Amino acid sequence: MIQIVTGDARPIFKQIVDGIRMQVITGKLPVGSKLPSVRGLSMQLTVNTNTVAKAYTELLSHGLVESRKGLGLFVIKPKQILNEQEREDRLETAVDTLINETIGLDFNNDEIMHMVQSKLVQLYDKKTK
Amino acid sequence: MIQIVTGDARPIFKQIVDGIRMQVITGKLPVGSKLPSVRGLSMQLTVNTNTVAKAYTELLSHGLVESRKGLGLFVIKPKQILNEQEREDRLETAVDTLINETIGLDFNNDEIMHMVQSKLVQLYDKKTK
Amino acid sequence: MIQIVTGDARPIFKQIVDGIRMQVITGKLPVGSKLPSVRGLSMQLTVNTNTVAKAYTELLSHGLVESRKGLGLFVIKPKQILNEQEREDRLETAVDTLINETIGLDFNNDEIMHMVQSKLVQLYDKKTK
Amino acid sequence: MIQIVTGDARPIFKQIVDGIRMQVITGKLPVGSKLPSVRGLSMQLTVNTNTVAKAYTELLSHGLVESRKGLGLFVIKPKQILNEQEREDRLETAVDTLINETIGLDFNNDEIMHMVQSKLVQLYDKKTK
DNA sequence: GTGGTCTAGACCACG
DNA sequence: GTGGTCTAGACCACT
Repeated sequence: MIQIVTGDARPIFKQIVDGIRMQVITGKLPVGSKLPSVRGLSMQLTVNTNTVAKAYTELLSHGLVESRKGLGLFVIKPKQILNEQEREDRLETAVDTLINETIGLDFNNDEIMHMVQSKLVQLYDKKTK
Repeated sequence: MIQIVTGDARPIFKQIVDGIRMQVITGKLPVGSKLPSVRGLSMQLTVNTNTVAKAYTELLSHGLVESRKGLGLFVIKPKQILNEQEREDRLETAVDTLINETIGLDFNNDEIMHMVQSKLVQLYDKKTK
Repeated sequence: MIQIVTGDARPIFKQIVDGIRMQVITGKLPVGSKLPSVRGLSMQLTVNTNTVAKAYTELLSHGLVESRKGLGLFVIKPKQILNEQEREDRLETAVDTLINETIGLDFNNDEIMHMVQSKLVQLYDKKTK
Repeated sequence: MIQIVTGDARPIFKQIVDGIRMQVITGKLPVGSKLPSVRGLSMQLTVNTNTVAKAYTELLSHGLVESRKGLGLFVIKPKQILNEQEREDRLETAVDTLINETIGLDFNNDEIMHMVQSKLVQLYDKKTK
């Protein structure tokens, strides 16, 4: 179940993207499964259909799902589309963001490392369950 | 020296905020030191003065600097404003974001951990240099 | 100047994307130049601002332009983002489309090759002029 | 054998149309031969009968096949419907599309020419086999 | 003034 | 019923 938080820094469509991605990561939406329909999800979240459609467009362009005309969107096996340099850059940027967000909260390195480790393991557990 | 990146996802004022915070953390701007003037920094970075002013306003509201009338902005000893729960939540959210961003890039846990470790060490080095 | 054709098989936003791309290819929009504003272009083409915005979003995700907040969109030097396999696949798909479109028009191989060659040379000429 | 690709940009009915056209061009479906029945093909491809019916309607309107009542659809000798100008225009448009699609992929002219040549030769081989 | 987000509501192509 | 496109009009963040 995706939670839309109005006070969130992220726009609604991004929250939906992240929510779907998280469900894919945790295995709630396995490869081959169908995403909720645009209209269905928009009603459930009480947001406009265009907003959901925009989120879905982003998922499409990220290669996480594919569109089967008249049927809906389906989770696909992630293809490696980006080159090595680009992949590395994106990871680096994401880590920079993490550090920037946590810096000033006065965590030491071990605490941060521990949280990352713990989250990664949690995901792995959910996935293989 | 703060680097403004035009293609960055962050708005310019946020890049300035982050840049100043980083200089405080790494000790380049120790407690008690004076921030560059709004006009001076805006010329140096070739950005609008409003943009720098907005960044400084944010630093003030974050309690990282204080204004001494007629003199400028000065770095102050950070007070611990957030409670434990809030700190923990922010770290958790930041880590969730990291993991969400790296999904579909098909990195394994070790690669992510390694990048985080490496970035943290880099930061530590800068600080003690 | 971009031409919007209502009877075209392509949706309007795609015609805009193609039009901008063509202007980049032919050098009418060199690297570093600013795209027309969303509102300006939408008025000029008499289409909705959202339609232009959608086209611009696509150009952004294709890495052809970057957004400078509050200033507009600017053409950037194309980064090689895709891996070799993906690049090759896309070229192959594009050529398949060409052949599929021209087949049944009873052109022989030489005529097709000649048209491709001629178009490519034209572009090269415009670019270096 | 027609291949239906779920992730294809083309709708399924178009894939069927293209598939049939290709079989006619390569001689697998010579003039006078009978197309598979709507129901038979729909079962074979596991697609909706409406979808196959739509594809067949398109083939009829393109003048590639004719309907013999109670017997089915038969491949007929293609009449040249388009005039010279129209043919030339279509080829030109198709080539423009090819070039537009490959922009940003940073291929040089030779690479594009080579791919076109290679695809055309492949087709020729199939035809004469 | 610039792009980015969101809503409401309509229409179309596809299966 | 499914997604995809388009319009009209509003509001926000950034420079």
